Amino acid sequence: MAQKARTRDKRERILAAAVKVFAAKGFYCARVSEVAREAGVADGTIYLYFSSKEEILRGLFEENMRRLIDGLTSEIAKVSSYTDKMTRLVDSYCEFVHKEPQLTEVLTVELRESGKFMNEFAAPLFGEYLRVIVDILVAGQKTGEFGTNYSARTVARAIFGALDELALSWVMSKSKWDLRASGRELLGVFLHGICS
Amino acid sequence: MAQKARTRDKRERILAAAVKVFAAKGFYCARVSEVAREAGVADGTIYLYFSSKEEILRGLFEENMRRLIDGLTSEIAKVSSYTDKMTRLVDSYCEFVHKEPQLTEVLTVELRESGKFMNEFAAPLFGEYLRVIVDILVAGQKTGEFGTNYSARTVARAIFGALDELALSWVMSKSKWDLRASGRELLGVFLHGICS
Amino acid sequence: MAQKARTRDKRERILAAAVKVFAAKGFYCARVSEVAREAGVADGTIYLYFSSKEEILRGLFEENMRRLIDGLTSEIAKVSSYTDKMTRLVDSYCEFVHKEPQLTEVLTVELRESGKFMNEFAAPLFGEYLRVIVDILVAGQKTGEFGTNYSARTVARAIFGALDELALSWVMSKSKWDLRASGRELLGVFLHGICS
Amino acid sequence: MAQKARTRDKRERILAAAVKVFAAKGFYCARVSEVAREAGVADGTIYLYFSSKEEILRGLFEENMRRLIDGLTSEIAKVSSYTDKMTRLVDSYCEFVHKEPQLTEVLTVELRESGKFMNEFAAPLFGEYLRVIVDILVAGQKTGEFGTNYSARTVARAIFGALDELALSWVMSKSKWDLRASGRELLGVFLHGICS
DNA sequence: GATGAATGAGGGTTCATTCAT
DNA sequence: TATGAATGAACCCTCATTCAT
Repeated sequence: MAQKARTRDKRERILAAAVKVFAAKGFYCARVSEVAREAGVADGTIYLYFSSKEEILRGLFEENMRRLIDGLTSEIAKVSSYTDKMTRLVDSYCEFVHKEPQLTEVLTVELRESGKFMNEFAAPLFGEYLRVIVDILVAGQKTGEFGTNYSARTVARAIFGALDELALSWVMSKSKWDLRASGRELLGVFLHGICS
Repeated sequence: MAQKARTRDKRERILAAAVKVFAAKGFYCARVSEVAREAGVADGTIYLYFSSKEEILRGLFEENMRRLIDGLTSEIAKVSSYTDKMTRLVDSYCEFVHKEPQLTEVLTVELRESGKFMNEFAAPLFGEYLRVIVDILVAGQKTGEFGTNYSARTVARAIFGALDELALSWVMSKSKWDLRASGRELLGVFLHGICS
Repeated sequence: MAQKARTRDKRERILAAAVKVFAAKGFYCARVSEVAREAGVADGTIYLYFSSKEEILRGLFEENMRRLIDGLTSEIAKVSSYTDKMTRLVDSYCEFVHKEPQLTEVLTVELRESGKFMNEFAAPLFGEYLRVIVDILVAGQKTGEFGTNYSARTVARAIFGALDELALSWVMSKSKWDLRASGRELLGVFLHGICS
Repeated sequence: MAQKARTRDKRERILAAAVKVFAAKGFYCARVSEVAREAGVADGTIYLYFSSKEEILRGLFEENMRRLIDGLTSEIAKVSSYTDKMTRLVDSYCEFVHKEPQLTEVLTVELRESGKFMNEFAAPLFGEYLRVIVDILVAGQKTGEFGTNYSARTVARAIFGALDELALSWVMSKSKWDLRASGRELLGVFLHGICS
């Protein structure tokens, strides 16, 4: 029991260290031994928990995307109007980004590069995330809350892209402006457009 | 003169080869010797035109972002209304993506990862690109064409992010749907919102 | 006593496991943890009985060469003519090989490679084995049973080499032919030559 | 042309270096960088000529076994009686061993261990070598020069084993006795037996 | 300028060995 | 005694870069 806790703990420590190091250097420039040092374990210990460097990234994606998606899902369940759901989604995401900027950096930056070697892995998780947005839009269209003169899928991608860019520019910039406010602003544009 | 043309030609061939190889494998997984083979030159020749592998990426960004920005700028100059300018921008960008999917893949994917080691370089170009959008928005706000209840900078980023994501999903997907139409749809949402 | 028996038992199990694993993979490609798994003990337990991987091989040689030499010695003691002694020697050896092909593989193959790092250890045992043959030859030469126009030492080595090769080719081949018969044939050649 | 000569030369230098290092340490304990240093090339250069460490051993076997077999074959062609052919074979082999003790050590020691990972490769060459002996014996049996009361294949293996052991003990021992004489003695035993 | 053989620093990974439990 | 998670030194191989031709 204590054993299992220790083991779990060490795996978590490695993942947390990987987030820091990958965020700082990028996956390819990060050294496994740096992750080990950051985690406070020996180089070899990494390989008791992950079969390769790539597998660390995979594990990191899997666990955190799951956490993110589950968080968003449970948040949007708390309200019933689809506009409110979208608001909750944006707010939650901004909060996530605000709380874990390094993780955000890894998820947004490496998810793209990863397309090269782990798309078949990342795709389902990304698809699940996207579906959360799509589902809100589709349901909102059905109730008449949202218009039907656009493809929910395309708009969901646009919203995802806009949020993604917003998040990335926030975590990369030194001066931390009000992310939540920008999220709300962004949402307002998507809901009502920019035309006066 | 012929000499210079030849030289210019070889540099272009290397850049074109780099686009293909970087798009296929990603910058880090791409081998310089693959780029050389694709360009039909010897490995060493690469270093007569670029001082390092990284420099190839830099050159690739520089020339193509310049081309893209100049293209967009001249396009939007052809119309006067800001809504029209936005339309031209989106159309032009979609056309660019459609014509050069591999280049798009490199520009969108590597631009992010590159933040780790060439941000100080990529930032100005990216800023310039963003400014094109910001300028339209700000000018549109001034003339009253667009509302003022949002930050032009934030929305510009949102539009960039949405377009970026749209482009990426298009170049990565096998089945090539109508990109121009999606761009127009996306623009419609930004202009008028999704609320019914 | 029961304690000692248990301890002895575990040591034996490790050695037996090592024979299987070393035979299958070779000493260098064999993993200590594989030996441990095969023996049904923990990795660390190995080191309660052997100070290193090399020491396992040493122990394996020592005990089994001793067993082999003692077996051969007691067999050849049962007859008095030196030709008979040679026959017994060959028969016994073939029987040993037949009964323990994996052990044979380890003894014949690794004994050579081992020359690199444990010759000073393996040499005495090998010398003792060789002496058994030499002694028969020398004694047979003294009684006139064997000719004296050759060096007993050289011939002993030749016989050893021939038997060794015979054994190795038998254990390595899939189809198991009649080893005993080949041994007898080999002996016949050594006794009477191949000239008609 | 000069290029090819240089290339060939470098490959040869690496193989020669490998012989020295493998002989001294054994294949598994030998370091690729030691081979490189001994050959006077950079570590990476090795991999321009061989795809892996194992491939060096393969190349080493292939070229030298070929040389050995061809040498033996041409030697035995010079005489017509089969007893003479056997004599030439033994003499030639002893000469080979005498001239290249380190190579002999590698060929005899590693050929065995190699059975673990490259038997399918080494087998044909070994088989060819064995066939040279078998062919002499069979032909000698047909002409009546040799008796027929034994299997040529078994005796060929015995002779190979005896020679192999003789060679190995000679190269491993510090005091270099008369190898040629021992070879002749060994041959005498095989031809006429040890019985008085 | 052009070549491509050569370089050698560097890193992901393995695995014999240890030691806290 | 026994365990097996943890260690970390060591090594094969890669590949961006150089330079003699």
